[in-house]
Amino acid sequence: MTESEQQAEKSKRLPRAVREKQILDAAVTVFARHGYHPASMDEVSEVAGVSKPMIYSYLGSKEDLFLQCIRREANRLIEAVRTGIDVDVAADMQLWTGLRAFYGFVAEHRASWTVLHQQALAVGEKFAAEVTALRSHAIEMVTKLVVSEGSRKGLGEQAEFSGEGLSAALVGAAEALADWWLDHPDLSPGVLASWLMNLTWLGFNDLVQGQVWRPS
Amino acid sequence: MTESEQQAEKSKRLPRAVREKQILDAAVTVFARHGYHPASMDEVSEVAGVSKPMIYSYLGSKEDLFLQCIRREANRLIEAVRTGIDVDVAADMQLWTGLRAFYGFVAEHRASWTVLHQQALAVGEKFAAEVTALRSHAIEMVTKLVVSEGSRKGLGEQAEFSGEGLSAALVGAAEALADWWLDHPDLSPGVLASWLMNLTWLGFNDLVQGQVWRPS
Amino acid sequence: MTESEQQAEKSKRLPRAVREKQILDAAVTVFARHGYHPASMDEVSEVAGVSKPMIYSYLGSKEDLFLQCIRREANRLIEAVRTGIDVDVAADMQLWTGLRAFYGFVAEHRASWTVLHQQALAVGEKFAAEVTALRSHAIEMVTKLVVSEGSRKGLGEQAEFSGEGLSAALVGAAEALADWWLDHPDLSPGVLASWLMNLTWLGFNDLVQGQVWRPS
Amino acid sequence: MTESEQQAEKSKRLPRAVREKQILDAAVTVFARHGYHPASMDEVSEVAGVSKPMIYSYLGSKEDLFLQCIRREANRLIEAVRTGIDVDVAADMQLWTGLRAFYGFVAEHRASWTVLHQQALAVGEKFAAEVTALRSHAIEMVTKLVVSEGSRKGLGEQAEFSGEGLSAALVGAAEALADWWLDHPDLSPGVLASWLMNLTWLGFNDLVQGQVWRPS
DNA sequence: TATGAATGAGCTTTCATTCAT
DNA sequence: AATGAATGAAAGCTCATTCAT
Repeated sequence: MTESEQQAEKSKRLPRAVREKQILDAAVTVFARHGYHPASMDEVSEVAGVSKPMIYSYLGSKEDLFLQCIRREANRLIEAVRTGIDVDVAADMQLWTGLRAFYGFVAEHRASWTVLHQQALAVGEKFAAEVTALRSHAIEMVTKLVVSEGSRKGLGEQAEFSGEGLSAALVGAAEALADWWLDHPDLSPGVLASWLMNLTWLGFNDLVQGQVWRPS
Repeated sequence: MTESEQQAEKSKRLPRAVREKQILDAAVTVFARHGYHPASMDEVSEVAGVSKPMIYSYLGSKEDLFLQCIRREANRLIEAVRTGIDVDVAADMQLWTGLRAFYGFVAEHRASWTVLHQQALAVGEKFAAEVTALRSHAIEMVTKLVVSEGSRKGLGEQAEFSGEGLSAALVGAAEALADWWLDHPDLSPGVLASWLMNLTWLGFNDLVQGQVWRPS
Repeated sequence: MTESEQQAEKSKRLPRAVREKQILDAAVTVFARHGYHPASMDEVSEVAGVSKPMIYSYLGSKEDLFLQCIRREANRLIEAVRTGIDVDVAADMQLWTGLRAFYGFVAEHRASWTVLHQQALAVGEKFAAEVTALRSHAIEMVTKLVVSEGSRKGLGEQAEFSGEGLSAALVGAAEALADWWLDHPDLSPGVLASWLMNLTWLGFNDLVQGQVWRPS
Repeated sequence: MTESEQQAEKSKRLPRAVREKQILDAAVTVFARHGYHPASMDEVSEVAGVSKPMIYSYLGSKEDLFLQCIRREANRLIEAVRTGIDVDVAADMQLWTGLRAFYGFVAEHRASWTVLHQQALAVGEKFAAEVTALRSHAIEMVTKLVVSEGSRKGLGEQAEFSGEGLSAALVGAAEALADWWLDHPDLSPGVLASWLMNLTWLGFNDLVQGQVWRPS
């Protein structure tokens, strides 16, 4: 939704739930545009088409507002990825579809991703904790996939590797690639997901030997 | 260097270069502690043991100051990594030693890394550009390694993969793991580097088949 | 009446007079609790169990509301004191019973007294005038007593003393003692009245000579 | 000092102590004029001829500022009364000279008295405590006088009277008379002190019998 | 060189008050 | 009759920045 459309929606005497959505939408837009600190409540109120006292009345302080932005967007992201995963297919396919869904979300919700990834971490521990929880959630999901795949192949977990550490690196790589993508558009979510699969599932070594991973 | 040591250094009539170093050290400390916007020039001047007019006289505005922090720390990081790499060994070993040097730097310069990675990206395009340049530098180095390894094995670059994209993902994974590390200390730089090597050089697939990469 | 009882009374479609009483009761409570300026109309409406527009519709602005609080409580106080005085007894007994009635009112209506004495004077001339009128009323009553006692003893008013001035001091002493009482409970209205009688009717000089005034 | 004189003093680059005095003077003026809550820091800064950041830098928050006003004026009042008392004369004369000094102070520092007596009590417990301490100080002084006079006449303290209670009433009467005076000028401090002496030292009873207390 | 003194500008937040239903 | 929704206006406070010494 563009900002002008958001403003076009403004009218008078709307029910509280609608106003809250307007305000959160505007807040995500503005926080993504300037970052938390430089963003002014004035701009949020302007973009939302709502006076400042309404914001404070409905959503609370600037911190409260930011926190609720983060939580809403985090839940949306989780939902998008979960919906994108087919739990009945092989581990690598689950990873691939999950990644594709992730990049699909980022593509459609640039502002959400910016707020979640770039801003929330920089503002303070209180907010970073929310994002850290989100990330932990993702890491956990990936860890399960890897471990289950290992078990299927008859291998116990190798003590010298932390499944969690490897998963953290994978998730981090996925996030970093999402950021990189913001500066290099014109690639589809599927392509990005593919790269990550080849890098992490096969590894450089296999790649240079001519092997390629492809969604089956 | 601790903050008290920094303050202990304050005295009068010092040469300009010394003052500038004091100020930049203090600024990095303060920017890492609070982030760019909440950091106040008052606190910088206090930590540096230098009056505010001196800061403005020597290093310019708050933005200028931050920019110079970023640049100095970026150069230090580059230097540390370059020094850590032995260009005469195999590609995988170069990657490994480079990563180890990177994590070594992060371990020793927490504040520098925080400013570079968490703050600079969130403040504005002007600063993000500096970090992006730094990252591009890293990506370029990795790309060379991968491509040369591929050539050595007689393979041309495969069209469907962007060596740059893969490298971006690897670099991103390395950065993400550095962040993750901040919350999970008690691991040596070598261990982290090892994880990344196994994840990206071998890939999950090899790992679950029992293969392990080890520095030769 | 406790606050919860006040709220329990809230319901719909009550006659105007009842609503106005609810509102004034709540207002006195809230103004006594926080003082005029920090008190918010929101809190008044909440305590009264009545929406803000009703308050404005029935009793006007915040100033109007406060004014009506003051007037109602002032009239209550006057009524309580007048009822407590037996006009057929001697002057000193009238004074004593009047004082006792005054302290009885203060004991039972803490909030009223706080609003009348501490808040109304501090807010502005418009409100102070109401309290000043109340006080003048009291001074006048006391003056009559003193003058009539003087006449009974065959003495004209002595030019060098203003009966009004002396009465003002007595009334002031009575008020001050009421305030002091708020911080030193556990004394009965009769005891306080007794002190004042001994101080002002007899005077320190008589007291130190062993004389004591007692209600006859 | 008039407000215009205060402003006339404004100039640039003054030492901190001078600025602090300017600001406190202005604050007392403004707090007396409007009361604590309606008084704005903008007006204080305007009257002081100093920008708001200086006020916050030197004196702290609005509450801090108010507190320091109260404390400064309380100390001034105490000093004025102490200086006015000759401790080598009889008890009644000490009381009289003390009262005269008190009214002299009030006459010369109207704003100080208004802030101390009308505003500080109404704003909140934190401030009222300061004034209560001041009043306790006065009560204590009076109590000593009365008790010493009783001892001199060979009488022990009478159990049924609290010397403190009587003194509180006297002090309250003195304060009340000061307030009353603000609305009835054209009387000298000596006259007011005289009234109080006759009321409390002799008492109504003696007065109506034709006795009069006069400074010896 | 070095700094205490000083401020313009802007931010978050709150409140008395009213409209539209 | 009664109220949830809405806001203009203003207050307290802070900060990057500079001047005068």
